[in-house]
Amino acid sequence: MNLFQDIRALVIGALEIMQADGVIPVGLDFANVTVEPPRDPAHGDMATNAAMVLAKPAKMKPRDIAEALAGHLAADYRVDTAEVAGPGFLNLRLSPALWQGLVKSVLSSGEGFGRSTLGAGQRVNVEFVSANPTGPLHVGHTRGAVFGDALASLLDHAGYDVTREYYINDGGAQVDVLARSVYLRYLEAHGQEVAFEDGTYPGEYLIEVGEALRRKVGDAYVGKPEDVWLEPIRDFATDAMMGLIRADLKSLGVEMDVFFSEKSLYGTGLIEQALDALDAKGLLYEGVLEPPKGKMPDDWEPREQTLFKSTEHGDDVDRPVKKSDGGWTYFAPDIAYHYDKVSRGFDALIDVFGADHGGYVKRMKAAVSALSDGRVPLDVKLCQLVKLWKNGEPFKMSKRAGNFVTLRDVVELVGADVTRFVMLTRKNDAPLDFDFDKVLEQSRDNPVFYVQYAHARVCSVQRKAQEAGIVVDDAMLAAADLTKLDHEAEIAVAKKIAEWPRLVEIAARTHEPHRVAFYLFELASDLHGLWNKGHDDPSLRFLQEDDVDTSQAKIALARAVAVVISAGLGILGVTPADEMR
RNA sequence: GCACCCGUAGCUCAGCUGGAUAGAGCGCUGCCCUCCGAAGGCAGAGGCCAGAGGUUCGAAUCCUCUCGGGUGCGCCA
Repeated sequence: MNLFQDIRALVIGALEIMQADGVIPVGLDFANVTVEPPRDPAHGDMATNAAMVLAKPAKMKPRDIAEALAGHLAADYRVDTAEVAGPGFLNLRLSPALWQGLVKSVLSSGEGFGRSTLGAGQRVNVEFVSANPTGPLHVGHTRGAVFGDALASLLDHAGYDVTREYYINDGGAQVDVLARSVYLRYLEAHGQEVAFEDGTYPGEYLIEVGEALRRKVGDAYVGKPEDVWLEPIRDFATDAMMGLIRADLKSLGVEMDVFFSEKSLYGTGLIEQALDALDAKGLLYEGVLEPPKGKMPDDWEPREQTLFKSTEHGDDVDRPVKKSDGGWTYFAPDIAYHYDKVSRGFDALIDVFGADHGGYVKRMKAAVSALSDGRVPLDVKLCQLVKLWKNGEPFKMSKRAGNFVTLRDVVELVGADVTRFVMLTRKNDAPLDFDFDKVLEQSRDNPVFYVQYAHARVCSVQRKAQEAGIVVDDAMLAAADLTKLDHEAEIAVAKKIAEWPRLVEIAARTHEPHRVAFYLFELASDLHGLWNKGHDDPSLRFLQEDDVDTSQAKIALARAVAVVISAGLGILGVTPADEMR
């Protein structure tokens, strides 16, 4: 149920009648006709731009169209008044019964209210985190994890068939470094003194991996050359790191559907297949790249390489897929991986990267465009840095990993719910300040608390109502006499609730889950506002003594707010609180 | 040098496929509350939406250029 869609359908229907009657010409395109909430509530409940959009193609004055349209709309039972305003807006005031009915429908459909069929079951792959399997997840990954997971839930809510996916970079040189680092810890576990030189990972999290390896293989690798142990230790260490990462994700409540291994692309012909596909389109050639302008690398020399003609798909320069020694560049398996995703039949792909990977966006889009013949869109969402603060100063140290703050550190300090919500209080492409003190503060300044508190307040009202012997289950509330919800302040809250389905669609279309967090804050604000009005005007309190019917109607409204908050928090992956303690 | 992201109130940030007089929180000013409907409430001041052009009935939003900040730029993933 989306009231804005309903009313838009009403507007389009009226326009069609006007065409049939010869009031406006036939053949007009109604695609740009919108029905949206006006910025200023004084303008009514909904406004349509129909007259302005159609004036030019219809060769008519906006006001003439608007007035004719107003006549049709005002005749509908849902519309109280339709007024022409400004340059040709048509402002609609809707009947209280409509808003009251909305509350009822929220209570009958529960958290299904706001679900959308926008996605029409299209299959979307959301790839996120995809951290190298060389250590625990850090704060930067945390933001990507929360963002990707919330985006996935949001798309699911909007009617898409979503797959959450993690690409394990277990095929490159960095897992060799991991293996060497673990080997050092392994030697240490045998009592040897070791030195961690540049290019190895000194983090203490590898100590237990070294120990585990010793328990597994004893001294089999001690004093042996690298070609004996590199591969088995690499596998052992990668498994251990992925175990760590899975546990990190679990502590945040993130559950992947697919873990895709880069290594699985090697030696299976998959990379070759993907590149053959490009070759078949004439997009591969042997060539020499120009050196980058402005900043010349010290050791630059022209080399012939196999290049992907990504410029034909919007990139700035063509990109190498083979190194001068004949091996694949990192880009080649990435191409193969995305080719695999396309082959698996997804209708759309989303990659969530850190902002430092911004330079790879164009080439990845070019690859997907080329491999899918432009059929499958790839959207790349970049997550900006997170700055941590504690006691008024930057927070950098971690006892666990030494040089970076881990996901676990954050979750242990403030909890998964707070972590998730706060990570979504900023647009993904804006830097985020995460202040450990502020996010735990119980005040209006803290959106996490404020939204949770609104939900808890509703629960508290329900508890008090029950103590007073009033039945407050959703079925009873939906059947209550909602015409008693007639105060302007109450209707205003219902109107805010009505925006929820529309917001879900906008957020899903733009791939911006932060919009959900901001909406929830506004909705919570409205509920708190209504609550505060009850302070001065007892007739606005949710519990009306000795008046069960009115109490039920008012609690129905409160409960509808709680349902939407709960649904919204569900998308963000945050558990709603029943009480604040 | 090039590409991408960002520039909105003193501060931190929202702003819907382009819509009417650009919003919120903090801070500031004034009033109320301090009767457990607690973890405050109400009201007010505060803006050339970085700047200049362009498209449009209509631009913070789209296009071009300039300025300022961030990120990245063959054989590392």
